[in-house]
Amino acid sequence: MDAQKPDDDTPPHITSATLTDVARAAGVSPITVSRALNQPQLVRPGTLARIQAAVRATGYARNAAMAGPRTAAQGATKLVALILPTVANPIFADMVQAASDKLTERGYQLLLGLAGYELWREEILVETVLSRRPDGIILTGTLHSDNTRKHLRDAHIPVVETWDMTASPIDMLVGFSHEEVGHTVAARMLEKGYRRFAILTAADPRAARRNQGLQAALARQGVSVAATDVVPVPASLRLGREGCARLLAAHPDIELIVCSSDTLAQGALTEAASRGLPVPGQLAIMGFGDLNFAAHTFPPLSSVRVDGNAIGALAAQAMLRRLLPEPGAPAARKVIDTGFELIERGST
Amino acid sequence: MDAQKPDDDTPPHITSATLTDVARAAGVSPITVSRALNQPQLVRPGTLARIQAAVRATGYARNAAMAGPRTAAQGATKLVALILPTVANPIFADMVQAASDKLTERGYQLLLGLAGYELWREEILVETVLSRRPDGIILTGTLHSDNTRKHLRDAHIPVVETWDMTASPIDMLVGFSHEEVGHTVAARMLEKGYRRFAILTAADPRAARRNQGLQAALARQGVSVAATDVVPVPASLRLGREGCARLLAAHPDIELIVCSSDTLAQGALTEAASRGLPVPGQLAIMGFGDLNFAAHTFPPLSSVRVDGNAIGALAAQAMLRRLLPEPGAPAARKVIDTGFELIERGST
DNA sequence: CTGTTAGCGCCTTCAG
DNA sequence: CTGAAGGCGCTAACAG
Repeated sequence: MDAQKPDDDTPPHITSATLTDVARAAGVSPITVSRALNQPQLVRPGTLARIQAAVRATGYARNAAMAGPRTAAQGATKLVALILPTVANPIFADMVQAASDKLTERGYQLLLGLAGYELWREEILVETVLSRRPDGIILTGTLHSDNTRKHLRDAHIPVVETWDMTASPIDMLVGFSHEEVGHTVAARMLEKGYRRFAILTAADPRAARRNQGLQAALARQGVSVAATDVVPVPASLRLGREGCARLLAAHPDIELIVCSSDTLAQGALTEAASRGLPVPGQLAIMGFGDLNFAAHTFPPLSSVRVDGNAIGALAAQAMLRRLLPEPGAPAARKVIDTGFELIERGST
Repeated sequence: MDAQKPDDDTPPHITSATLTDVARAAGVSPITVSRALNQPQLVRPGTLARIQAAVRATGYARNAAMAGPRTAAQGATKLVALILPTVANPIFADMVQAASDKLTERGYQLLLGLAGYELWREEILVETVLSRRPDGIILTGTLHSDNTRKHLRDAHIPVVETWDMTASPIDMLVGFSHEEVGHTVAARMLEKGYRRFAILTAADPRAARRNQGLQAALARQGVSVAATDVVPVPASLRLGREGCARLLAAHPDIELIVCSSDTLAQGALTEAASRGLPVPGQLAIMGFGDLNFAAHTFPPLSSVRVDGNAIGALAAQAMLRRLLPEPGAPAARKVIDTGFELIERGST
């Protein structure tokens, strides 16, 4: 609508230059420019030079979207989508980092979708994301709406679910069993003599499954959880500290607080330290995640180690094995149980 | 390569269904399907229903890429690119989270590029990312290669640089001055009587600028930094702890360690605590970032507070003001200095 | 080596 | 309300 003052060299287009613009500027046909860009060895050096000059003069940038679906192998967009609840939790941030590194290395770009912890958000996110035709998609968890599952199946692309374990994955799966985490923690802590358990947890469905596992295993030994404090996502040190304070106020006799993340546990630890409560002597605290974190707090924190980096890397690798199948290499495994590890530090 | 057992309803295509496939299935022309999807009110309910059935039967999913450049307003891709060094640093993770929230809310999707701390990585990343024709791009820092700058200008899209301050931004800018952070820390710490300074820093160009600011301001008062320990990126609690140990070993008399991130500071704190060194009595430790972090460590950590969430949110808002200009609303500000705040806790 | 033709999937314009 | 043309930017296929 407004007047276009023509600059000297750069065209005043609001829209950026196209292949045809470059061709015109170089005095060749569009296809020649295309070749100069993609298969320079098929173009005479002289022409090539003129085209390269024209490219710079026009400020041309390739438009990957318009390359069409039949380009390269299988019309690849070189895009991989990664859907996860949040990136504020360092365990997920680690996963993004690892996945991004592996994928970028192979020329893929990352479409990131942060879905929060609500299913309907995931649903619309997956749908919009799929409309970009990513070559693959990595999801968090195994609980998806029916619509999401249908969209994923209809997309005919590799799907990797992560951070969980199920008997019926959509396609591939990289994760571990949260119930089992609960069982293991229960068994070990009972073995060490703890009886008065408290749970400090974020409102996260997978944390809930760990807590269920914990409570179920405890119940089998006739032990019940003395108190549970639920804090909203995203977890923070502040919430951990406050939650710990609440638990101690209501139940001064609890012996062990099982937290749904290291962030919460670290906050709880701070509260204990500020009260002069010996940890783990008087009050034991167990975290979850252990991003190289618990080993470097003081006093040391016990935790369930699960490696976000590893899950991200393995998920990306599984994806890449499908996307870029190498001749001799083995096919991608459908399911990888990354497991977890109980880390006990200090004398907890 | 393997045989395709034709299912009853879903076609065995490797490629997903197109508009034309749906049209065929519904017995209408492609354009009618297009309308049914985009302007349902222009299609008779009966036809609409048949088309919707066909959509589900064929498993059709919209292909946003092929919508062409002249669709919607200005051929928007509804994609915003976010380029940053890493997401392993929680300060950047916060930024991603905040930016993603704001952008998703307005129907934009996030193309994430993790460039590390090397310029050449940023350059190729920016170029590939621009080939997706994002509607806007958010960058970290103000130091870019000449090629990157040219590509950004040629893209004719809103650009927001973040996490830094300069007199000549490419377009918009949301950040603060790192030199000034150094000056402020120096001034305050001198004022409190500290003289034997040590620096524990990651190999990050912006941290380097803060350190230069610190050293310059100290030098003006005739004070020089006793020791500097540089650790590789990404920073970790472990590196912080080890760095602190090295500094103390080489210079037992240092009074204050200025760290380039809270992560390092927290690690240093752990080392001090494990040695029984009173903090800040015997050794003061200063962090950077303060993601609601320092307030909840024990002993409390002093830090320079810069809010990743705020920077992400403001950057996204600046972007959106350009992308979705509202009639009455004021235009996007070119430069936003988010500033920083010295947080002193305990008796540091 | 370079140009012509044709078509990707979708949508705009203009006719029915 | 529905359809037939035409074109977006790019690239395979075939000609020269």
